[in-house]
Amino acid sequence: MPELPDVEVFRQYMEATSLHKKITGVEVENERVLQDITPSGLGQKLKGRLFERTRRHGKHMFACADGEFWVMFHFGMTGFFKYFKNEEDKPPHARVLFHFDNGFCLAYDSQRMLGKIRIVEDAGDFIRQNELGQDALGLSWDAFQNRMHGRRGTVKTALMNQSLMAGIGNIYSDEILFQTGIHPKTQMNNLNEGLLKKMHEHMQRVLKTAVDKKADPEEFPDDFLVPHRGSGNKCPRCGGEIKKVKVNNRGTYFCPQCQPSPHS
DNA sequence: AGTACCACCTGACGGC
DNA sequence: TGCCGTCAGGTGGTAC
Repeated sequence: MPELPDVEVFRQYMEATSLHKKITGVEVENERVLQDITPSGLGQKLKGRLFERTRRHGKHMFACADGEFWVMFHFGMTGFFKYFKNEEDKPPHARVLFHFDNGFCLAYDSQRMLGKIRIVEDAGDFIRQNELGQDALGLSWDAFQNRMHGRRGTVKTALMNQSLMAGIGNIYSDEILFQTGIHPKTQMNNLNEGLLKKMHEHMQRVLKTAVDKKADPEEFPDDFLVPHRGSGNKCPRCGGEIKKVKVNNRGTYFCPQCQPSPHS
């Protein structure tokens, strides 16, 4: 689930539920999701502290504990948060639980455990060390053009490259290409500046819309691909059939009529 | 600089 | 019913 819009919604959710409450303990149900820290180490670091603010960069989010250090959350393909009180509301694959003094608890759920939690001293250092590009949401045209210009390879690969800009994944790259009317296998060096500019505009609109709609596809505008993303489904623009191809080994959906092949 | 493929994991689904 | 391959919105490493 988690690309930039989803992670932004998780961040807002954590802000709304889990700030300024004393952490009474941390329960680790599977330490595979912890990076560079043990379950007891995480508990010792956080016990008695408060999460006081959050930030997000691309698909990563950070929660600051007492202004001292940050907890980094990455959600992999299946991660999310759930704030709850009663045991029956605990999500099915809760891996780490942050207990608060009001009796509530924030669960980090990760079915496939491809996500990670770690302690970092400084979020900015983490972003630099991991060579993440600027956040895609609100990225200026100049910065976008600067990073994309002169690339080879396919457009979709470039959009998903986290070192060029951070936050776009498999689903939203398909949406941006659909909105722009570009075939996902188009080579970067076949894009003129006008198309690149259009792609940037659609990217901003898609991301902003998705965040506004809480990343819920059911709330997306009628002409978005995401709710119709599946082979055999109908294109929301032309009614044609949505096709599936592989780009860099990732399932990629597009409309052959609205996104004509670069070779024809 | 790019791409292909594997690995890390669990679980849902369709075919036989 | 059970087994098996395939696929799923993540990233990282390696070989070409």
